[in-house]
Amino acid sequence: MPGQGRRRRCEAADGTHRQLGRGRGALLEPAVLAALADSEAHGYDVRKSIEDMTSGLVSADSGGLYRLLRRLEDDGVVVSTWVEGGSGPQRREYALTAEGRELLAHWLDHLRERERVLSLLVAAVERVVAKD
Amino acid sequence: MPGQGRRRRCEAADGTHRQLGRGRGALLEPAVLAALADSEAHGYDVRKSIEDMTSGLVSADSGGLYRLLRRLEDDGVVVSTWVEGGSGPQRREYALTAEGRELLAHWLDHLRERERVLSLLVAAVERVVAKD
DNA sequence: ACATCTAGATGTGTTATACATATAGATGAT
DNA sequence: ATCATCTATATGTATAACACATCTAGATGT
Repeated sequence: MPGQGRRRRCEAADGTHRQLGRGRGALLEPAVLAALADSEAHGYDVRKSIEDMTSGLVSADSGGLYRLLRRLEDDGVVVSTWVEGGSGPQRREYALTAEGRELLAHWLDHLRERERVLSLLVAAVERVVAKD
Repeated sequence: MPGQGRRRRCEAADGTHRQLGRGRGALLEPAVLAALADSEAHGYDVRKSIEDMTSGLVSADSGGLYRLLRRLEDDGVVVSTWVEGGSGPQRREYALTAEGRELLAHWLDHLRERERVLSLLVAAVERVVAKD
């Protein structure tokens, strides 16, 4: 498991896929991993990729995005290097590690399950809302 | 808006449907509202309804469930009465108010949007995971 | 000169769970 | 009888994912 004794955010305390609450409702982490799996990028590009991949429905908060990138790096899930030269503010290039690709596969399982739950919930809500 | 100056959990600070993070990732509240829109029920039954409507994928934590029911009552979204007689521990019956039905309609909008986002995210993750 | 975008960053607050633990009334198994 | 399990409600505490605010600094466009 990436990082020191920390379980994946898509897992419960006992290491299983379980409830879909705190941490398990996360969107930002899988979105970041997906953006970087495509190609290495700097932070601001990751933010734009996320906007693209969700057709503009999600606009990641840069505060949280950079914090997450730092944490993922601490956990060995991504690596980064400062880019030399170039104009404008200094930029940092991020890339997934092998562990990061592995983690993304786990997220896929989790996201599919949440998709199912959400579908079931939407259908249930539609049923009772239509009754009025 | 139900309750004193508190926006709905499916809305951002500016009253719009916006990001899908904290509070906006909620599943328990719409599930509870859907369960009670069907018929009034006591707490433990609501918990079972939620398990049924998500085909066993979600098992609501009773600690959080009862806390949420209390908060929804404080906000005028549900009402409750203790049931007289009956065997076993004392039970409390919950029912939606008109405001609760209204809130549920709002949740439907929000859940549909999250469903779209999740579908897009799953598709994006599938695309990059398949590239390996 | 100012607004806006790019690029990265820290501080703080809120909320939805998760996890633990508790009391109490029943039923079922041994 | 005793214990496990279910029913029914509840409080305490911890964690994590954002939201929101604010900041520095280098560019571009008006």
